[in-house]
Amino acid sequence: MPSRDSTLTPIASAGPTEGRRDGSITAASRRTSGRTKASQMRPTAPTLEAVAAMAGVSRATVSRVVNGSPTVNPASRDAVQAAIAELGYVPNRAARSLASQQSHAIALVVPEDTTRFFGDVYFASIVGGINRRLEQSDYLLNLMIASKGPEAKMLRYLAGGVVDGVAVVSHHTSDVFVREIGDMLPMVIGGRPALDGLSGYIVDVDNVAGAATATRHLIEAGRTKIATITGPMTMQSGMDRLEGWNQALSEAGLEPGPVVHGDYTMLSGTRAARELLAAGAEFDGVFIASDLMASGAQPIFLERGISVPDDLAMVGYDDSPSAQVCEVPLTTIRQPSEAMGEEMADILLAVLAGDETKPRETELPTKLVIRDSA
Amino acid sequence: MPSRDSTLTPIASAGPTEGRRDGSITAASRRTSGRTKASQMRPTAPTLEAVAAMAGVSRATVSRVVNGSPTVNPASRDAVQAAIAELGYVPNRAARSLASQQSHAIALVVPEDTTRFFGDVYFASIVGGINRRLEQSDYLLNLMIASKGPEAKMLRYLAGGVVDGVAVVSHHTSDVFVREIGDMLPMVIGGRPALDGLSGYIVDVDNVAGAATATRHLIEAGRTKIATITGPMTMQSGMDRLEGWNQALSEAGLEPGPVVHGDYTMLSGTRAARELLAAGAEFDGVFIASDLMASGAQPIFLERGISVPDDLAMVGYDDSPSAQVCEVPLTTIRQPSEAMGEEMADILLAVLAGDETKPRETELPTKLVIRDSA
DNA sequence: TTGTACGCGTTATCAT
DNA sequence: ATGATAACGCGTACAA
Repeated sequence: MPSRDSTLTPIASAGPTEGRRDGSITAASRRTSGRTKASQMRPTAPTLEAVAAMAGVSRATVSRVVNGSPTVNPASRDAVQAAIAELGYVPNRAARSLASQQSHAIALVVPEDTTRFFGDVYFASIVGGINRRLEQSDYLLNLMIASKGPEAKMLRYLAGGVVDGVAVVSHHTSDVFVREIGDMLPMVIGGRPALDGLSGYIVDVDNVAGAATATRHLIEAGRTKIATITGPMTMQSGMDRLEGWNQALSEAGLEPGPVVHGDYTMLSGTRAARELLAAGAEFDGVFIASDLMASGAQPIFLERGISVPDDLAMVGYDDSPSAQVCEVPLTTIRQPSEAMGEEMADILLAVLAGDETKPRETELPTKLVIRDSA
Repeated sequence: MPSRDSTLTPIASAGPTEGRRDGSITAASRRTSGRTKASQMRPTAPTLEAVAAMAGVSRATVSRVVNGSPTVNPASRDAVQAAIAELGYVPNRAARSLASQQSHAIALVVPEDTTRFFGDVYFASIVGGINRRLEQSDYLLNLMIASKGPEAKMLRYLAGGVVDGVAVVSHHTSDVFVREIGDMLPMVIGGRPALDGLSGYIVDVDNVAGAATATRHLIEAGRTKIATITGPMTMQSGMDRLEGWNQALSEAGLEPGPVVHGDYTMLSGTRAARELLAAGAEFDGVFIASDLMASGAQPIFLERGISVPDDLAMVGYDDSPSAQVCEVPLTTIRQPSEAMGEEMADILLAVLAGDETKPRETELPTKLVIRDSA
């Protein structure tokens, strides 16, 4: 240990105490003089070395304490912990990553427009859930918004070992690059994607059961001629909700009522309502696959003098804010988006911890929220 | 170069070609056998070594090419670039960070509740702006939501060198820990915080000018008795908007009308309107420091038979969605939130690049949006 | 239980 | 212009 002291001076003793392969002092000089402007003059953070020196043990022992190894003498453990507290030691992330081949970070990939992503409470809750779990671990969340075009760049990023795993949230996860991510890293997807055969975990709400519940509610209210306005048939959720409606009806031995397709938007709900009425078929109940569509449809019914829920009982889906601002507040199905986020994080964390027992697909239950429309 | 081949086999040639300090093969064996479960079986990413071997140059040269050093022979450059493309080489982030003492990541710190953060378009635009700039650099964005309580943990994270800089966005940045961040890392804050004396850059909208513009619009419409409903006097923006109202009036040689304080919420707007009317003072124009308050106030005026804008001209602030759903759509002041995000990122990037010339405070201009209320 | 020493993949210095 | 080689701070076989 040449030319460097190893006194216990808190900060200044960050130098090596052993193990150097020569006696040069170049590193020390670089550290104190040639820093880049950005970090210039900031005191050097204490390292394992410093802690080891202060505690009078080797780096290895400090490392063991930091990582909670069971094979450490309580006495040394205490000494080390004291030193850590004293110095305010924080493990260097980069060094740790490099040595352990893990970044301890996970990416939140959003193949969606920024404003759309942030404007949607659905995403908010999911991210909230993910975040809640992650902040209890020591994983970091990297936000990666896959705006237009250069997703190749993102793939390169991910390939660089920036993260250990990926969480994908989107309404329309048909993007092919999601498959590439899944082949590269542990991945969990929120909401079943349109693609199949991709290697990743899927967390989804049970759309079939939700829609069935909604429809059953109409049935229990004594409705017998039950129509539906569906979501897009290009989306899994759209198909599942139609399926649920069908199931509930056949369970009850009822004939399926008229079916009109929409695309989840308010406008499509308005059009669908007109179409239903124009078709002339009778119906006293309707399951509408999104609250937005329901809020588009309701005014049409009302202005034709059809009273809700007396003449027509309506049940929506999503429990979105629009459900409450309708003239007749909507009975609807609430999705557990926050729980979904938590589940996604849990799965990822488990997989990263080497636990391979999580099911590839998880379906979360939905809940009926009763208001005035049915 | 013992016991390893250095053929040009794309992936398999990732082994060392020189520079090893002994002839052992332990590392290689560890890499291929004892990996942790999580990354098990994933092919080892190509390293600088591999590229160097394939291109027939040293690691140093490859590094120079990767980092765009001007002092490289075009011939070698081409060879290296070919090898990089061939191997699909991506620099290892951790190793780079460790060697360069920079993480090439910046943290987005949000001292705000998750749902509130995501529910607010204001934040959405800011993040959108930040993201837009960042995705053009090779910096990563780490989302750190400072939920309730343990902000100490976040500070420790940041101290660990996870990021090179921090962007803070919040409505009420009075949190003390923001100061600690600023003392630790380059920091830029969106929206002037209530605290002062903290070391960081500030990007804000020019609230004074915005309010003055709003008020001037009322004056130009011929109003002479102009009241105001203010924001909270504990917030900088609240004080600034009051100041702007004052300025415009004195410029025009008008007497200040009645002043009632609110707190930006709709409810406080409702109360303020009642208070204004109860006070009995006359006014034919009113500047209201937030659209939410304005939408709370407008119904009060209308139900008293005061017509807007004929009897009373109203101007709000924020251009929030609520401005458009009012019975009489609000003329208001739009804030450039997206530009704000971009500016924040630009500043951070500049500072991290060693550019110290950015002003400590930047004020962005606002814009008058004319609708029906004035 | 503890310490030694090597390697993780880069960057950067210093000769050449 | 290029190549050796020492760090960067930590994890971890292996030895003791």
